[in-house]
Amino acid sequence: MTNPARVRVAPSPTGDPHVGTAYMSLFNKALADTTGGQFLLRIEDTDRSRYVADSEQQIFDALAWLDLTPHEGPHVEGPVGPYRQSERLPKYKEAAEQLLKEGKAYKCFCTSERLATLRKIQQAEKSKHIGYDGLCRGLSEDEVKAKEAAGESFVVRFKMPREGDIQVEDFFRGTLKFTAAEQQDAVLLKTDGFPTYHLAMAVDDHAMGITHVIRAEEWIPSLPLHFELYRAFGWEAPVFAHMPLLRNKDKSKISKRKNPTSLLWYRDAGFLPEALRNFLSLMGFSMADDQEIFSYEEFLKQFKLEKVNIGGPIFDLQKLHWLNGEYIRALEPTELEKRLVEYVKLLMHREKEFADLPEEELPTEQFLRDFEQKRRTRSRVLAQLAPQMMTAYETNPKLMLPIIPLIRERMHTLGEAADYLPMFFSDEFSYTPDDFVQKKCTLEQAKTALGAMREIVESADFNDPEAAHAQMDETSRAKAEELGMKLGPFLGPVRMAITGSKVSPPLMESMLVLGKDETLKRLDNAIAKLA
RNA sequence: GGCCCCUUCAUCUAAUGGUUAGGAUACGGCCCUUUCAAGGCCGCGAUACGGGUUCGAAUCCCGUAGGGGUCACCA
Repeated sequence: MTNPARVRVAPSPTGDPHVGTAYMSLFNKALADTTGGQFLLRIEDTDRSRYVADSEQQIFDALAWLDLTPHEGPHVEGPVGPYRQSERLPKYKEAAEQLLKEGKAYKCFCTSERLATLRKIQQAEKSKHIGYDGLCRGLSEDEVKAKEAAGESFVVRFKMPREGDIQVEDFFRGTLKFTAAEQQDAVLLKTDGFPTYHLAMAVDDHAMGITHVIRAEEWIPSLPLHFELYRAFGWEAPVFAHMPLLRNKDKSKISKRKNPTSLLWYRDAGFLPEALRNFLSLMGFSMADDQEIFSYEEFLKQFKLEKVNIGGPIFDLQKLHWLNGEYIRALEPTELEKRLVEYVKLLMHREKEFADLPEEELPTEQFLRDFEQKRRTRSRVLAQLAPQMMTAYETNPKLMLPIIPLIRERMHTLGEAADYLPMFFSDEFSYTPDDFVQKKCTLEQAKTALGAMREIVESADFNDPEAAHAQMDETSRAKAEELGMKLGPFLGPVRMAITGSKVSPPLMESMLVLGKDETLKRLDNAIAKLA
């Protein structure tokens, strides 16, 4: 049996909650949950210039939305807090002083101007080693004192070993070998007294009892630094497991311009959290029996860190789209009703956010481009419909449920409800007579069909929906045949009259949901329009 | 460019040295059908390349190529 793992995710509150944070959270939490350990959230807010005020709350909400709530964190009381680095400053200062005292770090008075110039020269010379040249590493005690006395500001840099190799184990890759001489003396403490990520991470992971650092591959280059930092403090290093990076379609690291990265985007587009979570677990992991749709609990039954596939997976929105549709269809109608109502409320009063994107800002990838355009239109439709829909729903709570079975197998995202929902709440259609002329249906035939359908509806008993459906279906077929038409073309104008569109949920069912009066009204409206 | 990582269908992936290289998405076709879907069936489609090791390699080793990450007082 494995020992309980204490793991963490450590995002910085610099913007929208990132899909990569969710991805890392999922695998970290899975390790904690399969070993009886804990998954912590630590906020890495040591960069004051990039700090975004409500970002932290967003991160927490997004994780909760995905049901990946941490066991400990700023919002969940835990034994090793605070879980916000800005509240742990003395610990970092103390750690830096310890290294300073032991001669494992040094004060560096180089200005950012000198550093910039240095970098420029190195680049111009095509120098192999680009980075800090270690100038202040050789400063004598007196020189340091003099500079301090003169009020020169300084950073604290770590003395990296300069000879030999630095070998570090990666859980997936085995031993990773780095040349010490190529490493640089990283900054541990900035001029403003805040630690850099490197120092804070080591201090906190140690203090918080972190056993496994499961993080993205992009951290591998700083692995030797982190390892040496642990060594300098005399602490046992955690297990490092570098997960692959989520990728854009062109295989580059997932980025805003090429792929939605904000978890808020997925929520706003109407993806279900459990579907997104499921999809994310498919990135680098697969179930033994080829199962692709599974709950978190099922995932845990098979989860093993060593089963993770390390090749960088491309985030395929199209597959998520399919998976989300599967989840929507698997929902109980009452549950889907609930989600839909919540979703519509979420969009309410937000029309302005969903204005069309100018051509040049649209993503270039075809599927995403189309989806994003439609998504904005749909969001606007629902946002506008929301007030009257909610009023109608609150007046008559039984309104929504019968609609669900008609629309759910046509949806892949909650947002796609916008394509089918409006007709149930409004009969103000913008059709023209031309819209009634369709394939294999002339204007005259359309008029006749509408009139015929009016009679059919009139004589149906809507109080017995099943019988009414059967009867309307039967008589429609008979009437169509009598008119020498196929059923499809015969129903075309009727569909336009009832739904205002050539594409809609099944007609008879829709009419039954609308009720006899409304159905007749709509038929009359259409007949009047064509007169 | 230096360093490091990665490499099975277009995409996500399976295959503990022996499989007709399997599944899913997407795509194409057929069926179902009241439009659109959903669903069912069928099809298309991969071990990057070159050397080894081995009776036998997608699998182990070496090289090449390609892709990616990273080179901040950001994380």
